[in-house]
Amino acid sequence: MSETENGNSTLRGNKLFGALDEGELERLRPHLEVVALELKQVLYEADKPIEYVYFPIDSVSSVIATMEDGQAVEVGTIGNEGMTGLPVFLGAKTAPLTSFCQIPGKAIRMASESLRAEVVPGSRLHELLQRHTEATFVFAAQSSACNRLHSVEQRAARWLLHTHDRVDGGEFALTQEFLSQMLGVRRASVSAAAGALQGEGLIAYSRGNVRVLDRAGLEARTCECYRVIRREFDRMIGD
Amino acid sequence: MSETENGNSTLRGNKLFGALDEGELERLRPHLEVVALELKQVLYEADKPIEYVYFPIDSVSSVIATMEDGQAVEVGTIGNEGMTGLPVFLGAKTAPLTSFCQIPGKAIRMASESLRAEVVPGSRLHELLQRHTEATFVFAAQSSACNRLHSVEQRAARWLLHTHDRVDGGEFALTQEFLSQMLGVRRASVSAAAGALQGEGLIAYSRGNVRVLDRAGLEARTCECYRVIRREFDRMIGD
DNA sequence: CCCCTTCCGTACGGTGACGTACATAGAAAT
DNA sequence: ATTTCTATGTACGTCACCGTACGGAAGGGG
Repeated sequence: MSETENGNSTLRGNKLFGALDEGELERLRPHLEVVALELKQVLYEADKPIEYVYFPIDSVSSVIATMEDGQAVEVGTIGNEGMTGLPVFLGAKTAPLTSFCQIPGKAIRMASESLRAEVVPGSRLHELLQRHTEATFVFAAQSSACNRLHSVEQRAARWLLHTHDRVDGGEFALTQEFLSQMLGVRRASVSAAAGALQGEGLIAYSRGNVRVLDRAGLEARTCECYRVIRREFDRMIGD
Repeated sequence: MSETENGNSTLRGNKLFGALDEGELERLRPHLEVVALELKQVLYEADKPIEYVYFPIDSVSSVIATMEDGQAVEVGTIGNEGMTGLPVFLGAKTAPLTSFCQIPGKAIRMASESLRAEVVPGSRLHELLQRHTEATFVFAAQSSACNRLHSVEQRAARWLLHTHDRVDGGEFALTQEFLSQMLGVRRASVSAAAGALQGEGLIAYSRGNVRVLDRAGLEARTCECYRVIRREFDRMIGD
């Protein structure tokens, strides 16, 4: 990646860096590198060392819990509001769960040791990462309840909204097969849910591409869990 | 609570304090108070300030996500291996979720400001709480997947095992009604699941009291999620 | 151009859990 | 002892989602 892409305006594409003052950003800059993440690129595998943390710019990453029989369910997503590799921030050397890139794009990469050495208690980024840790926990907690109580269609709408919040243009690559794995349901169930949402003109999709047509309509169709999580993430940077 | 109950042997009943050296424990002691928590005593309410954090000794607390219609699902439990009020550790002043006491007993209480002032980066307790934060996240994440993929009976068995790990004597108060709320299912579903487990001689219960008769048998009946979570919590103190 | 792969629609029987409701039995209260 | 309350057993119809399977349609590569 060339040095020109390492400019402040690019770095500030991640909201955490966007909230830093010039001095702190300059201080960290030597430790940062903008990289491109490819679809389904694995960032961490369970129980393996975490070499880098990533601050997404226009990419989105997923954290998934994998069962012994291979079944997997998404338990968290990280976009330009956060950082992947939170366990490093919490002092761990290995990842507890698997992570991979869900929407390809750019991200800011930082070595785990640099994060530990440079992002010291008292710094603004340290404080932001603490808030981000809490927001990520709330995401997992609310999703847990949501998985228990709400329908496939509501959860699918929620997933689409979370992703829509993090990409430009309101359109992104997504197959029903992929979404079914994220939600932990059959593809056929996603087909039914997506068909219903499309039938109401809320989304349009074809051959692995989705476009959100009516955000407000989608929000009306999903459960309150979207609002709860969204509010928590907004609060993270806001105050 | 009398001063005699504030002795080191009592304090070390919480594993976090049990892992501290004498010096650090002495330093913190003036800020600690042993209190009794009653069944269903509310510790935190969503969006309200957190005044104290609690380090359970022989009590167990639950964190629950509550929906607008009043439905609630447990998203985390904390026993003598941890601390309630993690958001304080992460810099928040208000609780994102509701917490209450699930198994009555003793806990060490500490004012939120004391935690912030005394548990400084670099201290042993600070490091332990970082690990605990990660373990709590893994708990929520694995539960999320578990809620999606596993049966009521498996989840009920997991809940019983988690609680059994944290109480003395292998017996504790628990009604089917209460467990059904924790799991987010009908009481009738719990009745069926519990009846099956009792029929196989794994547990015995009667009028709000449960006794675990066959731990190994229960572990064989639950899903892998129990082992994953248990391992994460063991690792927290171990290394 | 045709093949082949990917992606999506749909169907069918099966089932676990749902909402609801009622009955019983032990414990507590009077 | 009788009543009252709480905890548990159980039943019935309903439904969302499951596992599986097959066919069609859209694109990509040869």
